[in-house]
Amino acid sequence: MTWQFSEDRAIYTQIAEQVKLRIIAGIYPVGTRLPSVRELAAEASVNPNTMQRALADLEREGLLYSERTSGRYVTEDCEKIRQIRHGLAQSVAKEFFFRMEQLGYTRPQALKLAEETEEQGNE
Amino acid sequence: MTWQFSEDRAIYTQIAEQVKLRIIAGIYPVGTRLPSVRELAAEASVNPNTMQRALADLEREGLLYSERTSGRYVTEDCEKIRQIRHGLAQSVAKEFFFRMEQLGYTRPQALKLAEETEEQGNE
DNA sequence: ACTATTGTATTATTCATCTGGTACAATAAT
DNA sequence: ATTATTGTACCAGATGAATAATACAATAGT
Repeated sequence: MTWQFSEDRAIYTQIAEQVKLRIIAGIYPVGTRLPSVRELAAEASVNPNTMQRALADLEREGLLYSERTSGRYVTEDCEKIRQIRHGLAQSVAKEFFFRMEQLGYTRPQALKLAEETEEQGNE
Repeated sequence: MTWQFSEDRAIYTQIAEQVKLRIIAGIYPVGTRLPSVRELAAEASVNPNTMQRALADLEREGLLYSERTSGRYVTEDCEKIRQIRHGLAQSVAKEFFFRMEQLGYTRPQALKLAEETEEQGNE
């Protein structure tokens, strides 16, 4: 499992984002145990405190829960995961239109450009 | 002219981004003079140094140039502005697909959801 | 009972960002 | 010539992010 960070945002927010995506994508399946904070931190070449902070955020959101000494687990609430997935997709779509409109594209123009982009660059 | 910043990224990067958008949108038209660093800083409730840093970035990118004492101007290179606009639009479209694929949507599914989102929420 | 592993808390340090204040050089306006 | 405004540079301080190094409580495994 690879971890990549950009430098323009706090790392712990990027970690939280990526872990959330892995849960949604099923890479960390429902109900399963995550690697320990220390393992994940080593994997991401990050301080355990930073990893801890990111995971605590997801816990607050209800996507994770931790059992004191056995480890940290993905929620078993499939419906919650579905909702978050759908909510994120909506946000992504809305942000797409918002940004395109900022650039002076109408919504139909934005869609047209997206379709063209879809056909071409698949790298 | 209003300025809004989120707290998850450095302010000067957000300023650079917003000024770039204003140039592309024609709010700061080609060749015109910008308000002074101090004016813009006051307008955005930001330290002049922060504004200066953001504008210096755009200068490095060739979107602005400054005449020592008369002020700072938008480039007259319309073609450059067009290119940047188009490049940004491409980036936005690619990022849209990238994020949707991370959420487990295929490209056609992503487009479908975008079309639905387009019809509905226009707030 | 003992040990190792778990999440968690604490403290100190480094670093970039941002602010605030000041200063300087160049020149347009007077 | 003088003045005001321009971009620009510099420095000190405050804040938050991230690292580093520990330490502790709880419990599963032995």
